[in-house]
Amino acid sequence: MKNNTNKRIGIKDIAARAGVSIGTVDRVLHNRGEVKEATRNKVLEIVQELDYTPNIFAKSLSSKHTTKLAIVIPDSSDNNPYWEKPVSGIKLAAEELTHYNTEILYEHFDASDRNAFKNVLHKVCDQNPDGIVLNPVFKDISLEFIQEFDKRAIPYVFIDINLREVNNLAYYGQDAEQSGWVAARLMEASTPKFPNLLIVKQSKWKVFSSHIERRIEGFTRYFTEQQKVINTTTIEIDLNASNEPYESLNKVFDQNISYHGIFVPNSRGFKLANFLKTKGLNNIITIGYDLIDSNIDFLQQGYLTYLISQKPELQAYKAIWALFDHLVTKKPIRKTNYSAIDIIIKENIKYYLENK
Amino acid sequence: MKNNTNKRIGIKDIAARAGVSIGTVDRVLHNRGEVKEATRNKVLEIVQELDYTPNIFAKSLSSKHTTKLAIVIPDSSDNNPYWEKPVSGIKLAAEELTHYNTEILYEHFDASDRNAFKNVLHKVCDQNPDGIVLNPVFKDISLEFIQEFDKRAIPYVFIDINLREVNNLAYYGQDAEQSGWVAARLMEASTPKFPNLLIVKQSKWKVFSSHIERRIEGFTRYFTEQQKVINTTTIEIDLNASNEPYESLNKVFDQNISYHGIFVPNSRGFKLANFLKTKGLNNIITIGYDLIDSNIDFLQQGYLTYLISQKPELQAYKAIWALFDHLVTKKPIRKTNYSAIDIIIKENIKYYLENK
DNA sequence: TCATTTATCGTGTACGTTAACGAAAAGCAA
DNA sequence: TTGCTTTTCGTTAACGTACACGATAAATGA
Repeated sequence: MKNNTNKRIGIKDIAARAGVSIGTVDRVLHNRGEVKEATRNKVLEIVQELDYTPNIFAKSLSSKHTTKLAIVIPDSSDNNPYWEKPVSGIKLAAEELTHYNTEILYEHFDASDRNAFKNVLHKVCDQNPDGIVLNPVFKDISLEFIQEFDKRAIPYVFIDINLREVNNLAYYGQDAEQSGWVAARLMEASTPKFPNLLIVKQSKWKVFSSHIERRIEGFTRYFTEQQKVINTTTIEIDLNASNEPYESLNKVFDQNISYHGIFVPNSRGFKLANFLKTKGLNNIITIGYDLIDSNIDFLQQGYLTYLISQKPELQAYKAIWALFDHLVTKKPIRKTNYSAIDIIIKENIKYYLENK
Repeated sequence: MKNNTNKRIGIKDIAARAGVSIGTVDRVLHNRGEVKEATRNKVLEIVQELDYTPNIFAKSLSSKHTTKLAIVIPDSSDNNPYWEKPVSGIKLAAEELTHYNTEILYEHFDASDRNAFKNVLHKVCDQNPDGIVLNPVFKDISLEFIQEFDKRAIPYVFIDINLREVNNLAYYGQDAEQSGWVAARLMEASTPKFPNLLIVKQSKWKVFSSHIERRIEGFTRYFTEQQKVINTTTIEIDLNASNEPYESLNKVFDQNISYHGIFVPNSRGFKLANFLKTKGLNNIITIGYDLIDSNIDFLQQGYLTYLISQKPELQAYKAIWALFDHLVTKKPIRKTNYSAIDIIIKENIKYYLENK
């Protein structure tokens, strides 16, 4: 933004316009008090009017304060490698931000362990960061700490899971229901009329799988709203167990129903695909989630037909930058940020991998 | 880079160590001459030893040199509004970069006029920019000017069209052939076996439509490589004419062939969709390119089934930042940057529009 | 009333770099 | 030697912001 002339405006322009010194403008901009309400308002008015944005080069040069941003997300495992992705986004952001006196504290925890989550949050609190990126898997514990964040006025950004009715700076993640809807749309286009469909759910993963339930809701809602008749079977399998879920799947496939399509509303589609491969079933339309390595592998082999991706590395990356923009450059941040629902097939996956 | 202590070293540290003033160090670092050979060597030696890297904040703050970046792309028209998109990316980048002494010269030309292209490039040369973003529609003319750029050591970045075997800093754009391949893949999934397919080409647009030809190549290559039998008709229509291409299309549709799918390998899918709408044909799978407003409109109405997008606003945005990073912050730049091939349907378009 | 506190504001220096300006040193001719 | 030019170098004022410090004015207390 420029004003009428071609010169960028700085605090000294504001000072001149407001008839005060740059010291006063600085106090107003940083809420450091010691300014009369009237002058404060006048300065703020002119800041608005001239659409002032600070020069972060000068700021970074001058300031000796390094802003600390904390990231709290689950660690990745062989059974759920999803969280590897955000880490690469974090690394990229961290690299870009070292220039700007910003330090990133990356903390992770076992996603099935409530205590681990609590401990990590305690640790983060002790480090007193300037901002927090959080994947709030356990709602009750999260809310507890959020109270503390609010008290200390530490901004926090959610990724992947959104909590309503709290004062988070932003949310970066998917619109779960709509992504299920998209999956159904693709399923319909690739299967015959009156198809037999199978939905493979994860059992024992109840606490934080609300967004997975919503994917399934979106999936089934599509067919009912479009008044398309389908035959759906839903099975629950412990996909996080380290042994392969062959027995459970065998039971389903032994019942002499030939499925036209299978929907796996979580990132463990590769487990199903592996089963299909051993069975030699490569003519079933399968839809899974997330570009993790094993999924990509089976997509390229043809045992997964579609993957729906939400660019998790971008989510973490954007979340960090949101905090930075809020804290340093004072840019306004949009609260709800749904990621694009990417449709990945064998033919376009290459480009998604290349764009980091 | 830090030295053994924890403090960043600057030119004043070098000056102290070399027993000279910072002015001298500066002259050495910038090859501004007026320094005795002996002292020059001593300074360079210490620069090496202390592993000095300049503070780009201070540099940018202090320097009164504004880097000029030129953008040369076709102008958009009602018949080809594609190039509106990059402009919004340019505007965003321009806004973000005004902070950093960077000025953006936006030059556009009539994409059907060789002379216009030449004139614009001449103009750009005269302005002697520090970097150039170019859509090299006319290969021969482009190569001519590229020689000049190379001679002047001006870095240039291509968008949307890539030229091989030249020394460009980077390329941001699609892999045209692969995007046609993706289109074919979608077409196959949504149409019956042995489908009747129609390809709607743009006539009289030959010189710079190599990437459109490559889309078609990719499209047809898919079916041959998969050994799928299709029946393809290709028609050429002047989609850039301001009158609607009804006559030509009528001729094709009067021949009593019922088409299952139509592929429009350019951004003018909306013209076809409009025809289908007046004819009341909404059961044909249609695949077009680019998220321009009229295409979005017909996608939502159901007369376009799939759109393939390449996020052109991101291309221009990234191209500009590549130049900035190269020139100012000295970051290494990756040369070839294919954009993701986005598959857009009615159900997920919302999220693409929201992400700028 | 005057002294003292308190609220409010301006000044000055620093951050690391650029570049103009002028000073000192060296070279050169007489 | 003197006077002059040329080479070589140091000093200093910016760039836009942060923040300590000191200054001023207003409010309070006696």
